[in-house]
Amino acid sequence: MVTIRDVAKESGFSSTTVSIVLNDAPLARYIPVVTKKRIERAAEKLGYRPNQFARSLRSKRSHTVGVMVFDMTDPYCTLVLRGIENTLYQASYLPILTDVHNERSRFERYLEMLLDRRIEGLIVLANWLFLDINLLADLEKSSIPTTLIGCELKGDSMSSVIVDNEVGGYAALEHLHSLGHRKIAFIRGPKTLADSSPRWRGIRKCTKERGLDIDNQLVVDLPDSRDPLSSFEAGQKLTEEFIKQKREFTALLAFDDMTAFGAIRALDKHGWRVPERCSVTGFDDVAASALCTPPLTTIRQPMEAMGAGAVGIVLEGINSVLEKREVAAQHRKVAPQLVVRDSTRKAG
Amino acid sequence: MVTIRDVAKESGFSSTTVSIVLNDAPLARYIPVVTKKRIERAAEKLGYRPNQFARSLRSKRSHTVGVMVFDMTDPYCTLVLRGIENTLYQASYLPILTDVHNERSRFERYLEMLLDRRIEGLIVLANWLFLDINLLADLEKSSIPTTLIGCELKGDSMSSVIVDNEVGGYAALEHLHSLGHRKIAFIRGPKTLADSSPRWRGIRKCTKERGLDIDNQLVVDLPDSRDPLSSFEAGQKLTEEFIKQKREFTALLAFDDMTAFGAIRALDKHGWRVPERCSVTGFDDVAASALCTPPLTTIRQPMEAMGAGAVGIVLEGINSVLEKREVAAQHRKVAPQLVVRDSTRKAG
DNA sequence: GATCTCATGTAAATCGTTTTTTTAACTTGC
DNA sequence: GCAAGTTAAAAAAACGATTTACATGAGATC
Repeated sequence: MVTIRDVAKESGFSSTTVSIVLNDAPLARYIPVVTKKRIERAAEKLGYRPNQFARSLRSKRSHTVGVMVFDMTDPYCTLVLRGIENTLYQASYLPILTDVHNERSRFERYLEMLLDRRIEGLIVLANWLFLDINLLADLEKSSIPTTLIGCELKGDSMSSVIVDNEVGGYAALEHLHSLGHRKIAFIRGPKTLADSSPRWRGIRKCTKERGLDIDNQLVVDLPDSRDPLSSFEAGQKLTEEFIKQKREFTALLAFDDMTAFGAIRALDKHGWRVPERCSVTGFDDVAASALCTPPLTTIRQPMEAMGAGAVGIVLEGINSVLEKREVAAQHRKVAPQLVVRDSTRKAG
Repeated sequence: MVTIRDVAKESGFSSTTVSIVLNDAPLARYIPVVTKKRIERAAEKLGYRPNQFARSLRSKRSHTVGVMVFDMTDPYCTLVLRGIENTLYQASYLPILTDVHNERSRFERYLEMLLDRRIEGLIVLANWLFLDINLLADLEKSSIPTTLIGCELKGDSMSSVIVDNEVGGYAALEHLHSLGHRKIAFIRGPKTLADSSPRWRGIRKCTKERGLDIDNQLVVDLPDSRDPLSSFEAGQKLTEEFIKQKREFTALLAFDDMTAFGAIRALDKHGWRVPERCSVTGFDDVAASALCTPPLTTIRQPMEAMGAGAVGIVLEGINSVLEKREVAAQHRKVAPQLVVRDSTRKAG
């Protein structure tokens, strides 16, 4: 390995000067161009690459941010991660990826490992979160800029980026209603999931505004489960029960895309064609939604933008810390978007 | 931050002794238990955490491996990443995740960044690879243990883990044939993709063994494209052309699941019910395959195991390097598995 | 002519570990 | 009584950068 001293020797200057030139430090303005050129040429010639450990040890910077996902296999993650990666790349930061598997012990272990690596910022992707929220509160102590995606923790130290669930729930029902559907089945989210209640609130808002009645017999909740795949199975089972109980409905509003996929499976099994006999809507717009047949009408979360936004907040935070400014937590709520595909159509 | 010197002061011993005790270094065997206890208690009390930069600088180890993905949005990645993460976790390594977006410049930049971080190993997920293979050959120089997933580079320095495409292609066709299908349409992979030709070879092997005729009019290739989503669109378009040309077939063997989804969309659009009128098979078993309706019969790549296997090889390599043993590249070819779901059924 | 500022550079301290080398006392075995 | 280990601990030398403080001469200012 070639060190800064090798470059110093090769160029004929001291390692101090080499460091100053190569980093374009403030003092570099006193250094004549010819000197700079000579040093740069020497570094080039030797293929010098600064040792990041030494650099970090001295400067206390790692140029690294931690990314903590609660369940990588949730298809929701993919695009968010892409957004995170892309924005970090442009800022020359690298992400350390950890997957908590929704387990407390893993969360704690990974958090320690990340702090040991002196990550400068942290992004937590907590969309499908079934852990004690206190776990996250612990993060507040760490004093490194942190942004939560998909779950909000009111408070002054941790930022968050979430989708406007209420607007999304409203839009989903509005879509079905304006297609003429009046008998609608609902599969709500698990009670302990933060997204569930605002989505339902949006739905209720829409029923009130439009004077739509909801049949309580047509409303069920997904069970609590750490496994995001469970919402597929539960969606299927719950829909099947609706059918077996001979409930009448022309549309089904599912908590998320996974649930919708499960519902469609159940409907198909019992000969209810989608969308002819029953329209179905989802929420999220995961990759599969555009791929399956019929493609799913759903409420899209702007996942890539959310990832990018989270990184933006964290980078701002890092800069604030560097310049010893105060950092105030930001709470962004981004608008979802109705994506009309073929799983919904006019009633009747 | 509390340093080793603080622990030394607190415990009343020198920092040398503290280091030896806390790392359980060879010399620790000369240190009496009471001393150890006292030092450990002091460390505990102060909440001492060694500075990883200093440690790495001295020991030249980073406990980090690089993960380079060619396109994160390819749903193929998810489970492989899970396998990688999980295995690294058990070995107390952390992954730095990079996404090359199938772009040469990004590849080069990221590679430099990773080498600067002194990653101890590298895993390249190159399943959908449209870059000059020479790019990968450059890696050989870096002398850090590297494993390719999804693409093989014969040679002595880089390991690989790939699926046995030939066996997979064979199994897919064998399945359709044994269901009685004789008129089968084929959508092959892009010519420049490494997987394409062995899969086709497996198919040809099966036709020969079973005396099945292939109608060349029913064989088409996916176009070259960097975007994995393109195989959905191409699958749709090519299938539509088959139909418009009034070709007769009772089954369609698609290059991968994405292609199969596209094909199903086209078939559905023209009123060909799957599987009643036409059976369809895919390859990979991405998450969506089990979720869509009808669920897709496909050839599963054991993605999680492949990720785990790649990490295993890399860790072996790291240990070999540490002990100055010679490292020989390993080339593992893992068996795929036929997963029968509802997109295929008996002909006729 | 004394004092300042600027321009150009270097020596030395520092970051927080790990590792090698020393020191020194205490056992053995002969 | 002494060479050869063993036990216990510390001093000092890395690791490879960055940064602070200092040195020197030249020109400007008062």
